[in-house]
Amino acid sequence: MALPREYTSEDCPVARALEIVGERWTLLIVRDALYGVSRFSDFRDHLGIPRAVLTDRLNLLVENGILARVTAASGRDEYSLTAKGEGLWPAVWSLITWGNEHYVSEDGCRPFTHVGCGGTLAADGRCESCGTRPQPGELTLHPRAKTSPARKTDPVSQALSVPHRLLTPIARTPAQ
Amino acid sequence: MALPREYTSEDCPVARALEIVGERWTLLIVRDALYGVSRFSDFRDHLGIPRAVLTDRLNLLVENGILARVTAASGRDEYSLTAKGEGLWPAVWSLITWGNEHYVSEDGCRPFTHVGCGGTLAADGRCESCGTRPQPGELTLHPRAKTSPARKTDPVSQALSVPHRLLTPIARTPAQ
DNA sequence: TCCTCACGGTTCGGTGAATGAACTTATGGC
DNA sequence: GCCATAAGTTCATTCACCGAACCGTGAGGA
Repeated sequence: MALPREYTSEDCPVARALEIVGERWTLLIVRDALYGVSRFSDFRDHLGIPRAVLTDRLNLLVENGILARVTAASGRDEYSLTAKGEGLWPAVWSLITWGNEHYVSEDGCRPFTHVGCGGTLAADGRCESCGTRPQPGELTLHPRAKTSPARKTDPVSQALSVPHRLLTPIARTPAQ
Repeated sequence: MALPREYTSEDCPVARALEIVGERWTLLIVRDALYGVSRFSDFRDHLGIPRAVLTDRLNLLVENGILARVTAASGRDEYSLTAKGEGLWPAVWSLITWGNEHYVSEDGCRPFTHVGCGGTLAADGRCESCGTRPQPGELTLHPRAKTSPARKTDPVSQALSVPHRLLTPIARTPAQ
């Protein structure tokens, strides 16, 4: 029962995309993968997703060519985005901008900057400084301006509390 | 039980957005609303969604200010996108381009053109001709180049089998 | 007036998925 | 060997989705 339920309008690209990425949790996993998360426990601790569901979703994403499963030197499996998976960045960015506009306060937004020139990423996905559309790997995610009171303590939240370049692995050193 | 289940990372704009549009069917309803669908039966016939689920999702979208429910002259309720709802167009467009790239054949793609100048909409959401980023209401959706064999017979599919400007109501004349 | 139909729901039983907790296996360090 | 961790798997409960049947209202026709 690996395949998710299908939408009937199979000729519509939105429906086709949502058959995979519309499943609960999958787009958040892709988002974390864009942030550089690659290990099972990091996805789990950061998202708070049940283990069985995470297993199912990772398999789904690997089967559909969005994530690639590779066995790291440590012997543990790691998951990284394929080119097809990185192609979801515009969709994720659209949701980031929409969510920021309607649900996040002004000083709660986390800016993205273009690694090449330092410009801020505008809502249309272009660098305000140089005008190009950076790939996700060319972007740095910054912490929000106002430090929020309650901080999560999982490794991913720790790694994202300082400027972090997308698609680069998060630090594996345990906190504290 | 109107509210959908919440994702834990409430400080993330993607998670906040997905709490609403990440629910099954909701983004397809928004897509249809962008196409100009406004009536319960049209959503139902075009999407093949169960009535109870459609009722639930329409209420959810109205409560969250994405759709507005208005009683038409006929006495029937109609649903139209708010400005906040139209703000989801970039996300829908991102999924259209991603879905087209990976799941739709070259001649199966339906082009969007800019009403003002007639230019085709590029993957980055800009008009290839004039370079602007048209709002959804300034776009026309065209049928695919190759006529597909099996056509659906519901009013929405009929209306979209010819060029149709987004956000304009679909024809209410019954087919046949 | 009565009948019928279409539309927009609501209700209900059956089914499958999500959830959290407990259990299993494999790996590495001491 | 012993312990800790990582990555699953299994399981009972809960919950959402599904399809079908059932309501309530308004329009149109005989």
